[in-house]
Amino acid sequence: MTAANIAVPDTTQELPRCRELAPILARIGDKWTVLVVGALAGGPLRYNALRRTVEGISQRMLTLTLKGLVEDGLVLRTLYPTIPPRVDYELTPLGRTLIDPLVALFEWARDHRAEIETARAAARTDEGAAERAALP
Amino acid sequence: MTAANIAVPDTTQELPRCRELAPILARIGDKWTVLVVGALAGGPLRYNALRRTVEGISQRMLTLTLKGLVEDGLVLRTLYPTIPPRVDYELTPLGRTLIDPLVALFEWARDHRAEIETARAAARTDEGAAERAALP
DNA sequence: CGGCATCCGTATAGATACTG
DNA sequence: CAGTATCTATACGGATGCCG
Repeated sequence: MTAANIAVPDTTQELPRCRELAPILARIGDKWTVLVVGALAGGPLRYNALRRTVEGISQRMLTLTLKGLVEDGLVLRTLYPTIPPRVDYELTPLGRTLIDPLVALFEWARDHRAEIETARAAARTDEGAAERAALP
Repeated sequence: MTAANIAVPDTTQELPRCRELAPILARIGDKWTVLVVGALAGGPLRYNALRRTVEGISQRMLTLTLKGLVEDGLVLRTLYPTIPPRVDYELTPLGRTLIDPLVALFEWARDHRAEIETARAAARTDEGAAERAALP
């Protein structure tokens, strides 16, 4: 319990300040953004290649997600005016800096997925699984 | 440029696989969850203390966010049946493991906020800021 | 091939009022 | 103090169809 206080030094004061960071966290925390950036982590991909890689994303969401990422300077869009047209998407240097934190988050999710799903299931069957009543 | 490819080893194959992790990422990527976990990183807080710390969150969203976190075993809810009632929220050991990745993401957002906002502004004034047309 | 536009159902989020 | 309940507005997200 005390360890928690020690383990988090000035984070306590910094994390709550991230209200101004909320828009940015909202984007990268977006359901699809993570997957798209992950797909692009390996290198440039074309539009339909992305659709196949992310698999499950609708055309609309892929387009919107990419547009947002391009606007934010995280993804570079390259148009080859050939016939048929070809569009490559790749991470910009800025976009690549996002890979590491994202991987950390990804690994966290992977490492603790079982625990979370166990807790989630327990919460549904037994009301008050992660709750506690302090008796006087 | 080549360094980027080297820096991302098998991530290329793992990140796209996180479709099954999407629900978990969706929770922690949630607009309020990050802020609530951040607020709790410093130690236990009561309901209204959380409301003040997160500031901007509605009562409804705080309640829903906390309920979700409790269900997922990331937050422990302790009820003191006093009058007036008192409820403490604190991170569980599992919840505390989330702090580090979250801080990494927070620091990324903080370090690159300016670049993103610059790119975002540039994209609005100049159409095609982060785009490129490959001429044949 | 790589989109954008449209429609439409649903999920989400805020404000408000009320309760134990 | 710590919620719950209800209503409403809007944003999100999918399916479809058309265009360069």
